[in-house]
Amino acid sequence: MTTRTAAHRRVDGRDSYQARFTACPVNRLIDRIGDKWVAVLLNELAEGPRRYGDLTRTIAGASQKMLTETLRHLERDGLISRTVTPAVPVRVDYALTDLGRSLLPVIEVMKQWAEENIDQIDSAREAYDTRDR
Amino acid sequence: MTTRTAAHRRVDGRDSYQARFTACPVNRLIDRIGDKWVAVLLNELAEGPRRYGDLTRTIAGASQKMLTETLRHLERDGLISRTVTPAVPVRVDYALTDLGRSLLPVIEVMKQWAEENIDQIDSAREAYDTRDR
DNA sequence: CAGAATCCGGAAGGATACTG
DNA sequence: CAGTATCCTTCCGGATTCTG
Repeated sequence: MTTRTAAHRRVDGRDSYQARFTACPVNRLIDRIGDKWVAVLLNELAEGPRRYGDLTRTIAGASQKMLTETLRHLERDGLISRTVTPAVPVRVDYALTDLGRSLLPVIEVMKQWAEENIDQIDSAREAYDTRDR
Repeated sequence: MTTRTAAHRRVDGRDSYQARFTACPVNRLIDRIGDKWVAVLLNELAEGPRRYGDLTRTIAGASQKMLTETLRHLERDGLISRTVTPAVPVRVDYALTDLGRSLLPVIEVMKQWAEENIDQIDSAREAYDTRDR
């Protein structure tokens, strides 16, 4: 059987597509900063270094697990640093690295666009939801 | 019992936090473009209008469901337009709206940063994964 | 204090078949 | 051609408990 349906082509294309997808820098960046708590976290650390406890209080909406997980991911990617000060009790500080700081202007651009256009999105959304069906 | 543990405070803070979170334009933007296939889709439509069938072939990695879903979301937010040409068979074209086009430069900035810094992220990640434990 | 480990429900994402 | 509709699986995020 040499018949190739659309489904077949899709399956065949998936692997190579996945490769291209994850290789694409933009997608990788979005994968990273798309995590739910990354934006808030970076925003908070932009103000200066923070201790773990500070973050759990400031970002009260996130569970401990999510916070720790997000911090680990960002640390792994070199966007933030984690400094342990041996003492009793232990003290851990998180701060933006140079790489992390270089990302802030990018976020600022996103913020600009978002603030300027949020109204249009809202009204588009409302129009879509209330249109005749 | 008036004792307030950290967990209590977290729970209390969650609602108001959620409100602030979803009200923040940046988070809303990220919510939107963070969807797995949005970037590829916008990238494809940046080249010009495309028919539904074209997209299923070009973006072979996405399931039909995900493609349709993503298109609906973007249409709802007014970032793309959907034009039905009644004929036999039916013809449907998708294209960027002005709003959608205005988002391209923002993505371009993200792309720039991503391409410039992807190596640093990769090496940071490798260092993190291979460090002594 | 700063987390690690575990369990769990629900949503996200995908495969497949059917329709105007 | 351009989608729905349906079913199924994975995995994200949260609650809770334990540890150095």
